[in-house]
Amino acid sequence: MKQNNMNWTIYDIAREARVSAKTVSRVLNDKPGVKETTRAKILDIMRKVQYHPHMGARALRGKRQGCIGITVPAPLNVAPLSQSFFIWLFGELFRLFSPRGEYLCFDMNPFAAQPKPDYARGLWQQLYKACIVVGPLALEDKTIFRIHESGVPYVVFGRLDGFPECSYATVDYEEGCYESTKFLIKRGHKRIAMLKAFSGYEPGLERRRGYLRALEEAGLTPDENLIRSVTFGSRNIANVVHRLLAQSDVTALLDCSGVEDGASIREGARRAGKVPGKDFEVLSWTYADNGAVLAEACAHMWLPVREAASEGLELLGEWIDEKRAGPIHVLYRPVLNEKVTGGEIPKPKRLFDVLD
Amino acid sequence: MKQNNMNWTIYDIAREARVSAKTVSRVLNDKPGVKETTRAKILDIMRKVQYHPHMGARALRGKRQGCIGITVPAPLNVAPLSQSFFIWLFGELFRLFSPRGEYLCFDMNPFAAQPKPDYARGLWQQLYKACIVVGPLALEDKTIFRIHESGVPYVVFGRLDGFPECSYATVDYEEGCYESTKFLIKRGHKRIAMLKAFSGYEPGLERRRGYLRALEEAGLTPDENLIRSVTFGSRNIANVVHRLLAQSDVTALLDCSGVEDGASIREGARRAGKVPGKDFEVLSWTYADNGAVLAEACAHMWLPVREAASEGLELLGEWIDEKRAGPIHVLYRPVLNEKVTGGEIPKPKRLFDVLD
DNA sequence: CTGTTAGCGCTTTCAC
DNA sequence: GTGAAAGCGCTAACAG
Repeated sequence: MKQNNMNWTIYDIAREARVSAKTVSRVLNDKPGVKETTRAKILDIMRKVQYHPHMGARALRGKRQGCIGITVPAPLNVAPLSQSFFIWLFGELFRLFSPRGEYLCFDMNPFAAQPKPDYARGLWQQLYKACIVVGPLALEDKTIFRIHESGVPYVVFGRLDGFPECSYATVDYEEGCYESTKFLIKRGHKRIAMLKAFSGYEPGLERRRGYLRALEEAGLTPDENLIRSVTFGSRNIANVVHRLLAQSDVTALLDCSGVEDGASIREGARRAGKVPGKDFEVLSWTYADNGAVLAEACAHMWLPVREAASEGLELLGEWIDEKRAGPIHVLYRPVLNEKVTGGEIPKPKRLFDVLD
Repeated sequence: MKQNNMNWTIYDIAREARVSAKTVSRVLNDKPGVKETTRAKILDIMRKVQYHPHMGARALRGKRQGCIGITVPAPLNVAPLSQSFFIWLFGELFRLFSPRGEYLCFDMNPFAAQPKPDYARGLWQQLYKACIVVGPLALEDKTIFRIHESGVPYVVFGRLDGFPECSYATVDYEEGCYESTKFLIKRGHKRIAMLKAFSGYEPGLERRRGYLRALEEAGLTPDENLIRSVTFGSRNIANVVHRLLAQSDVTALLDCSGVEDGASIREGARRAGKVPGKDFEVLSWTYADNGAVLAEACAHMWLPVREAASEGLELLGEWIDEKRAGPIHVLYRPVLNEKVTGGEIPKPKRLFDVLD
């Protein structure tokens, strides 16, 4: 008999059980057409020798083998996913995929020491049987098309213009910006400055569009100088706010950067000699329900990104199981909260970290 | 010509380049024996069609393919790895393995919905080319032997009695307990109670042994009643401390539970009508350099677990690259800190969470 | 109910 | 320098 510590193959099992390899394969895959006694005998041997099928061989022959790949399409300095979001995501993945006995595979490569990052390597190498794309897509992203065409179940926590078929679970940033701007217009503001992040990425574009659409509807002329891209550094935000308030007749600040950094906005205002909530109004975006970025803000827009992602993952599981077909289309609407409830400002569980 | 969005094989590449598959394979693996012009032509085609080798096929034929597996040998209620440790570990893995373009594969399965947990599934299925075992090994653990025998590079953040060949990167808990106990004996204590966690696991055993050795050397008779197992729940710790202090003549408490929960110790003492640092002395273990679990403690023992793990990962990388051979033996000595420096007590970055 | 055969994409002899 | 052929462990198609 073969040594126990060797790797057994279905042929070894077959020889041992005096059946053919195909029968062993049938047992392995829970397929019908095997006598119960034969099945029991084979299962017994498998247990005894601690047999495990070779994943590579399976992937080679059949399809739909492998791990669930988790990948990030943007470098971490563009979308500095926070620890708390990361932990949240891991928890969700665990909750959903642990009972199914899946492997989660993180690609460590994309943005390190690579000239041309390919964030879906694992898919081309047929290591993944499904793929979760975490974060904003670059405007010129082509990879997502290839992922889509590969036919593998996948979901993106973001969208791409001109690719509505894409499988996504995200929040409607355009809608968010449109509603935010409209809200400020309704309060009488005509010079509304916008802080937006993710320049060069789809979410940045969506925000811009929503903002412009609201202005146009109200018959206001947009001023490019009022649209400012910020990065995830608090000094940067303070600087941008400072310049914005110092040199113009801005009466409202729409902070849809998603940085959730109220202190920096306040600091920028202070340098410009203005006080938020008094000299100008602020509407800030937050990723936490009922979270307030700035107590002085006249309203907060809640972007239920986590909630959308959670539903997307759920649906991905069903797609993998072929209980439903792809692609996934989960698009949550942002929610405007005019007042902060309670005395204490709930500290938002950030989606992104501020880099300093 | 083959469609671009199909999966190309080396044969397709070979046909295109008018060479044999073997030549393509040689180029793919950076092997010598190919004319420079041929090599360039092949690389060019590969780039053009976005060729990626099939991981399964490679794993099937050659050896040493696949991801780096991360696995946890103990259920999370035994070793509730904290978020901060988890983030730390992920950061380390990223730092080390990202530049190498590795995949990190987390087995989500072991302790969910499985009758007999097999925390190294991925290894038997030949999905992993290396394996990191995070956490304490159960005393009856057999899996670790199989991992060792498989010849795959691996490292355990823990050890196992009677298996010194095991590849590990950890801290000497026995030494830590021995030195801790000796320290308390030197201060005149004769009735030293010990709080220890991980009962049924190797680290628990090591602690017990170190404690008993120190008592024996000092000619003190051990009292089984003074050795108490605690779990990672704060109520549990308070209860155990309460009972320990209420019913005996204990003058010193050696808290090598690793729970880093000073508040619960204080609470237990309060219930017994005693004050730590006054009615009895405490020596507490911590996983943070210069971290203090309890301000009233007469000393802290720092267990440099993270530091050992970090070095272990580094060496694992070299083992994978065959720049060194296995197994890895990294054993850090704990460090006794008599005084807490600075006025503020640094909050330890916990290794384990307290479950409540 | 069970077995035979071929082939997935790659690497490894060994030959030229 | 290069290629032909075999085979890694598994499964799908087709026989019986």
